[in-house]
Amino acid sequence: MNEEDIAARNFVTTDLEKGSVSLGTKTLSLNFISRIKNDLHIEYDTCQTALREWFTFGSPATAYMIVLGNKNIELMQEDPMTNGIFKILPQCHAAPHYFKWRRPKDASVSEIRTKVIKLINKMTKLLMASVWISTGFPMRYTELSILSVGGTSRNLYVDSDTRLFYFRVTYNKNRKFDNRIFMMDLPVTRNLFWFVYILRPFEIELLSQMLDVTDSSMLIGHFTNAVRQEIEHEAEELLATDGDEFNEETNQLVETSEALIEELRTKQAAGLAVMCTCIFVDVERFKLVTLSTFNGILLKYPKKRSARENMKISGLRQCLAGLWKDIIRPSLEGDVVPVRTPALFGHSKQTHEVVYGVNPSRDFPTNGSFDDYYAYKKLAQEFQSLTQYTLVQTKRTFEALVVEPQERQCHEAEAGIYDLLKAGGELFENFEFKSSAQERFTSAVLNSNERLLALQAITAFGRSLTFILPMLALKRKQRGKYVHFVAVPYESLKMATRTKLENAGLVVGETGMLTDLHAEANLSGVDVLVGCFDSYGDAGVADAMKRCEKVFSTRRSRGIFVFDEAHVLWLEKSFRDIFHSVKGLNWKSFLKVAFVFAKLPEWLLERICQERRIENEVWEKRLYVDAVKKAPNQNIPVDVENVRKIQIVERTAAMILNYLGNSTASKAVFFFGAKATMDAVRRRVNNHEVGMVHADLDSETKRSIFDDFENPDSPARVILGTKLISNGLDCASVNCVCVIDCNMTIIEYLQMIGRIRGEGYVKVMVTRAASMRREIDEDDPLMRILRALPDSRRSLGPS
DNA sequence: ATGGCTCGCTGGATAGACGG
DNA sequence: CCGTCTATCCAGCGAGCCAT
Repeated sequence: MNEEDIAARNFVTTDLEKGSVSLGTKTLSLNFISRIKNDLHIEYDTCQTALREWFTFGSPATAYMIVLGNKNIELMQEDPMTNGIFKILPQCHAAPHYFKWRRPKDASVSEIRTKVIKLINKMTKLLMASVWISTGFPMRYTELSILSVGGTSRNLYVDSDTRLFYFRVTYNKNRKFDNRIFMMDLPVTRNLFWFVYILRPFEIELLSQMLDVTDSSMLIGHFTNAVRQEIEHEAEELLATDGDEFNEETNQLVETSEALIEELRTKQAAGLAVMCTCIFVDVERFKLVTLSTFNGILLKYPKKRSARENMKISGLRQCLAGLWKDIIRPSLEGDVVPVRTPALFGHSKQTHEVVYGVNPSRDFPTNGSFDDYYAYKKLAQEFQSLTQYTLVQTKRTFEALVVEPQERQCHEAEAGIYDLLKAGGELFENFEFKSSAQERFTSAVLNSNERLLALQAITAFGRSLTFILPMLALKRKQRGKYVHFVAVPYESLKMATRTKLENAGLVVGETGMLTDLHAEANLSGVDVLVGCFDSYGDAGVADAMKRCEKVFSTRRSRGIFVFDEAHVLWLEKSFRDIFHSVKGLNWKSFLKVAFVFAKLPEWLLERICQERRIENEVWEKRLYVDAVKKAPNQNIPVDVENVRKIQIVERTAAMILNYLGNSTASKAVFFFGAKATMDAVRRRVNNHEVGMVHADLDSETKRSIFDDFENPDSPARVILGTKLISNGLDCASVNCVCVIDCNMTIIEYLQMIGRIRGEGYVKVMVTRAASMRREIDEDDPLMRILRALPDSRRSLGPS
């Protein structure tokens, strides 16, 4: 290599201050890698969840926990002669988690099959990138693409200590450094495990027809290419030596290859063999995932466009070498690293010196003669701990990422995931978690080292299950040991929560019982106490809570304390001072303190915790899970109109008729501030397509009107009501909400427009200037939340 | 340091998806 | 329905890599 060549190369430069390395204009840091990892992980998770529309199956986390991560299942001895990962851990263990069609007839719908195959293909690529980047020592593309779980070249292994997957890569480009170890981290292992053990058998089943028929095409494709090169090579030689025309017809090689291809065509099992051998198969096109596809994925991460560095495989490899040299190695303890790190990249000494500016013996002095397995493992763990999956919280938006709970020392479990699933099974037939975020949070409530747990999630997420299941599981495992507490903001929610808990099979009491005369006797069988926030501030209750041990028998201890809809603690504090009294409890003594809410950034949560005097040591051991991938209803257009009072009835009636005339299947909700207006409108549009509820009706009649409206087949398409009906109405096809001259708080407004689940629009008609009570002043942090919403939402009400 | 051989990048072509 | 955008494929080449 001459001087000019060297000068022309892009060298990696290091910025120690920022902890990053640069290649030309592109910058790589550990934080950047962790963002990529995180985003890939979330995307995979999203796809996995999307599949649940058609299937039931065990999620990666559950399946891993119960099968591969379960140390009660012994791994078979590694035997160099037996190939196939399923010899080490038989596939049958995963069978209970296999895919099942929700509606078996879907299996024959080709649109659904196409969608599913696309999703699977996407996941294949995401997983590929995850695997590649998580090890810290990225493979060459060729090495990655041929990773396999079976056959003579199988290179997936399980570390029996950590129960994590790793790859041993021998690649003939560089025989000198064979058997490099690539250790996956936990999230990647989970996903890969699920992919190989649960998704793959399903893929094979889904594609069985194609595997039977067009079966060997992917092998043939590969083979043909390889052979064609040989042929061309030979043809050239022939031409060079004696000038004969190269005749494909009579050529020996062509003959052999065609015979082989023919053989593959007839051999039905070839496609199956590939599916059982290779991991990264493009099931849409029946071939291995190509390099450009893979680079395409790398270029799309992190998700956030402005944060991308547009690095491809080679740039990343180069930068990673720089990171190891200047950032990671110095952070390792001692002066030596256990292995010659550059070896992990599969390069020679010389290449590093020249191209990467790394001198292995100078920059990575080793302490051992040979690179050994444990050393590789240690380095991979070091890298992974430096690029953890972390919460990336942007200041102004709710754009959110799921926190991957870090691995911690296990403490003794009161109950485990089995118990959660069992509890779920008692409540619902074929119970399974709706999302992995739900599953993760729920198991954290039951069993993790965190003391304070916070969950931000939308209404349909299944938030209440995240604490009901752990309560149930604890009740089964430790009967009578724990008393749990649930605090909710409103009286109506209290009743609803009571019902939910009772239906789940828990014995429920109210906080008021704590101050009863015969509290001790009454409370003996109670599992959980429900009360409004302010009831915990009541002097008598607060006192009783403080001497819990006296009120309850000494055998019982404090279980989970749940703040449901915790954002209200902040939103309403300015006008309900009594909330301030919910404090001064000995929070440390609870098994867990859990906050669940629709919207509450972590910094606000912190302030709430300070106000409730939640001890620092509890706060420090916290887990904040943000399952809101997108602020709900963010893109819904809002139209605010000032209308003269005298016109309002007529305008509203016209709007209803217009709506009924224009749309066919969707539904609309009209909220009225005054019952008189509603009645007047009702008189104008009194037909079977319009329903109406008001406070005078008894609850049964109300329910039946709701049910009628929620039923997609019924003619009822518009419902009129006061703002009270915003609780309890849940209909997926609502696409229009009209708010007619209502006095409302921001919370009520959000609740009303929350009726729209997907696309839709909001119309607000007002007659007075002060249509929204100004309970929240401009300096209130709530306004900062609202400012993150689109303008139309903020400028609600006349300015 | 040199030369040969691969790997991975490039950019145009094409098919397919998307959105108005 | 059509133009636009996006993903993928393909072929060719230059940089990267390795052996000597």
